[in-house]
Amino acid sequence: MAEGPTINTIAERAGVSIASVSRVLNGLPTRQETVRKVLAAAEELGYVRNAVARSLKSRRTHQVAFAMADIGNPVYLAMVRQIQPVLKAAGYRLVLHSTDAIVADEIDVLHSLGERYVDGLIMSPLRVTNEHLKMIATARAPVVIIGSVPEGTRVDNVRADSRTGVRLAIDHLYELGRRRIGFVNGPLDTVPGAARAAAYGEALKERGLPYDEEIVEVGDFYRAEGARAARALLDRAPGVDALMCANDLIALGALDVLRAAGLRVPEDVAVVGMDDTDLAAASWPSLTSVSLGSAERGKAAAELLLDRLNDMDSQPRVVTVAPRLVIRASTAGEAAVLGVRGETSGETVNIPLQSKGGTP
Amino acid sequence: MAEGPTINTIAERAGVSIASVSRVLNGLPTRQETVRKVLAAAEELGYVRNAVARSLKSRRTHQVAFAMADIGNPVYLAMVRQIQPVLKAAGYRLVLHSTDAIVADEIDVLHSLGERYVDGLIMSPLRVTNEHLKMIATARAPVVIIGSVPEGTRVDNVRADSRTGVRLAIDHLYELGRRRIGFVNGPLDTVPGAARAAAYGEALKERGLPYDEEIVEVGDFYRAEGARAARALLDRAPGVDALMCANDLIALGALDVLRAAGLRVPEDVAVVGMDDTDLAAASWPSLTSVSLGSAERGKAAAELLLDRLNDMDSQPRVVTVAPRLVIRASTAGEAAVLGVRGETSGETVNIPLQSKGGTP
DNA sequence: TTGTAAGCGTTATCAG
DNA sequence: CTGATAACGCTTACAA
Repeated sequence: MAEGPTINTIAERAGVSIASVSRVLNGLPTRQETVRKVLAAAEELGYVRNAVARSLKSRRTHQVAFAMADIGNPVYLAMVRQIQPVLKAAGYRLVLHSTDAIVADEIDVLHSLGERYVDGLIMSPLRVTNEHLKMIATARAPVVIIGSVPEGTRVDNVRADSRTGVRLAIDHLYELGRRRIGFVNGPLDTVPGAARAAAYGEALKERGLPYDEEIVEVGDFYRAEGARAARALLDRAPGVDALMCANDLIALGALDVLRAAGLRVPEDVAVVGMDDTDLAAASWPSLTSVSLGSAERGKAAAELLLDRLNDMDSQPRVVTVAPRLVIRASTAGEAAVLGVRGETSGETVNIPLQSKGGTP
Repeated sequence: MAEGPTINTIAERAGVSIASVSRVLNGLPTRQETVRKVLAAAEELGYVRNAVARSLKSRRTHQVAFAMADIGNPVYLAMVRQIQPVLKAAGYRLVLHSTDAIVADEIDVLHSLGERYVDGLIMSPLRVTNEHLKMIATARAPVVIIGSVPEGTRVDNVRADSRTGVRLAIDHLYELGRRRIGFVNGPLDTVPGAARAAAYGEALKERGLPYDEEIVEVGDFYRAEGARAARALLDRAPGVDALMCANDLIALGALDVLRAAGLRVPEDVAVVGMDDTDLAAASWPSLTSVSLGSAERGKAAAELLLDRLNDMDSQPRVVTVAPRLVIRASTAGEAAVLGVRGETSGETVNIPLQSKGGTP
């Protein structure tokens, strides 16, 4: 834990000025002899460049922050897994913020951008308030939002298409002959909750199925609450032959309930989750799930941010990642998983990736 | 993205010196009138203190790094979930490094401590080489290791007790009447792999069971490889009545294989995993697993590091977190999970937490 | 109580 | 090609 050497130490040792040391260390044109002396001194002293001093001067920290609601949620985890290597490859470190979806905490993160400890921020808020929008507009560092923002918001933005995602799931269930498709959702005041509620209604309509509030229940995006909501729904409407769940955790809760009720999945009730997290492949029966491309969204966000860091003036871009239905046993039965061996599995239905707006 | 105001801007605006601004901002004794002027100016300008400049001067970044093998592994995830809030509460940010368990990358992280972009590091290496030990000894910032290091290594250190953990599992299986208990392990050149192999042998011996290499197979710590290894083991020795797996992912792979082979769990073969990750509760049948206290280890590591940052001179400490057997359906059958509703479940067997060495 | 000035470790400008 | 020297934005003696 000894006090580290600085370019001053090296300069003394090599008998040159600190300017020369800096030049050598940055690969600027220098006489061979000087280069040699400096490098030798640096080596002997075990010199490592001080990132803080460098940042102060260069106004670049080579750090990027990612703010998510909860690192425990596999969706964000999938994002981090993609964001990390992209940033690392570009020479950036990742600073993690877990906000528990508390608006004040998210605003705080946005505000702290003024401290200049990062060059940019990727944020994935569950709710987008006016305060968010105001802070984003005046942020002191570039921001990329994962999630939908109001049209016209000037910010780089990566979206899922849960509308299409829900439709894929409903269509799949319809084609399997299901006609009484219940819906277990998360809070309606969240962006995904609202979007999925609307999408469920639309998808039913498209198929000519009636909307019946009896078979719709709102809970929250975690397992215990998903179980509670599913139970309430089943008690009220025992006749459902399928459950569309607004995320995988809710779906796992639903599976718990169905199992406890002695109902067979998918024979009696088919179940579809959303997000296609690791848990979907791990559960039994394995869970058919709509992937909203968490991994792709993470990757896209990181890339948008890197582009932005290289060009602060281009138009903000919106990238929409296409959903994909991953069919597993909870709708298709054992047939869907015969011979499965690896981490992931299931037949998938793809929708091409779309991108719109901004610089080409 | 306007250039932010500095204390100079404030000083001008308030008509005082930058020293006074700094004093006010740091709550040092100042005349009321000055305080008022400075705060007013700061407020109007939307001033936010530059963390980089402050760090350069104070030699504190208020950042801590956590280096793990793979953020995708639920074990590390459980650690991050605990580390994050502890650090946050103490005013530190978390910088994440994912090393893929590549030694060179880990050494690199240790080396980069010299850049002084963090005040300390928590690292959880799968393998501990001499190079690790050398770098740890000369590290330019305090380091806490999660995982076992050789006796006498002077470093704050949080350990799991996989020895006792494996014994808990074997004892449990033995008490269920299992006598032919196979073992599916990860690489023997990793710290946990080696420890668990030794522990398995010991536990069998304690129970008077013979060690039979026919029913031991080495693979790797992920699902597909766990499945491969379990299949090899079962092909060779169809008579096993239990499988002890070196982690949960391996156990999930084993479950896949048993299911495909038409064997009932736990009736034909009981299965125990290790780490008690979220996946253990999600799988079906739910997985009995030995918790090695990932969450507790993460928390302990964060606390050790904070203590160290507050007192650089005290003796290094070693904290050992006690294992805990979480019994679920894969050994105890449906009975174990009746009425289960929440995220976690299962009867648990506790071993008191131990701590040894260093300052009290 | 306040201002001046000296750093913290770099990078970068500008004469020599 | 190299050496002084001035920033970067902040904290902190030391004087006034």
